[in-house]
Amino acid sequence: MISRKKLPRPLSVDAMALIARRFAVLSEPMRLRLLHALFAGEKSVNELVALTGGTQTNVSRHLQTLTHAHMLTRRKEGLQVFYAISDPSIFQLCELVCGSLEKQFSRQADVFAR
Amino acid sequence: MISRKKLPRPLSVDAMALIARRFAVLSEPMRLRLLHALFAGEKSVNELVALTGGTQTNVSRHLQTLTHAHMLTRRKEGLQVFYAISDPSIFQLCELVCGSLEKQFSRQADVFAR
DNA sequence: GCGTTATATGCATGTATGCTCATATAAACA
DNA sequence: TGTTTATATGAGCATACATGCATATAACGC
Repeated sequence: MISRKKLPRPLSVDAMALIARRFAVLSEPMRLRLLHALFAGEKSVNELVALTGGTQTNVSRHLQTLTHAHMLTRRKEGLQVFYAISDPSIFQLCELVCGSLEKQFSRQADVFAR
Repeated sequence: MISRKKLPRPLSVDAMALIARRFAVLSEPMRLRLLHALFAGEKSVNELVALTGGTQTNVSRHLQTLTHAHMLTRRKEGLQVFYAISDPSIFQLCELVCGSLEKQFSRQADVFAR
């Protein structure tokens, strides 16, 4: 009797906890900066430290978090370790959020423009 | 092999902090349960309390968070307050994450199936 | 072996945030 | 007015987590 039109899928409480966990991984500015730096292709830890301005310790920790979440791949070559984006849906996620935020701000701008 | 439809936009550090903030709002299981309950249409706080099994205090707090993030609208009618999803991009966000998680799990299942 | 470089990690600390209890507000009604 | 119902909020507590320092590991050159 529940009438849903084009419904998303039925989601269990457990499934939603997993989804929440994935969003949490994306909810730290430094991790987003790292992903953004990796948009152009794989980079070593040192390169990422330079690009993001973070400390080596912190960058390394966040890279670990992203890798455990299966968003990055890790490739060791000599002394260096290269990370790359492994889940292309991340691009779409960020695009969606960016678009949504832009709409929100343009609406707010409209209010001021009246 | 790489099919990139669109280049990601250039993102400032500030913009990424905003995006991170939005992901953070979506990173709590109870908030996702509330959004999920609202997929079918607007509901009062009491209905949401019943549907999610949370306490009234907690549900109210999370509804406030979602509303401040411009994801929900709030409509007061008599004693009741009705909330509804105001940003349809939330559906797509959850679909994307679900799809990505499904892929990840099916890959892991393949490993066990060998 | 030794030293150097690149990356990872144990520990400590501060901060953010989710949760609950109790209470406050607000609207309807007698 | 006072009472009941629906929702919001202040205070306190607990936990999660981001960060930095120091140190550990690992691979390379000598």
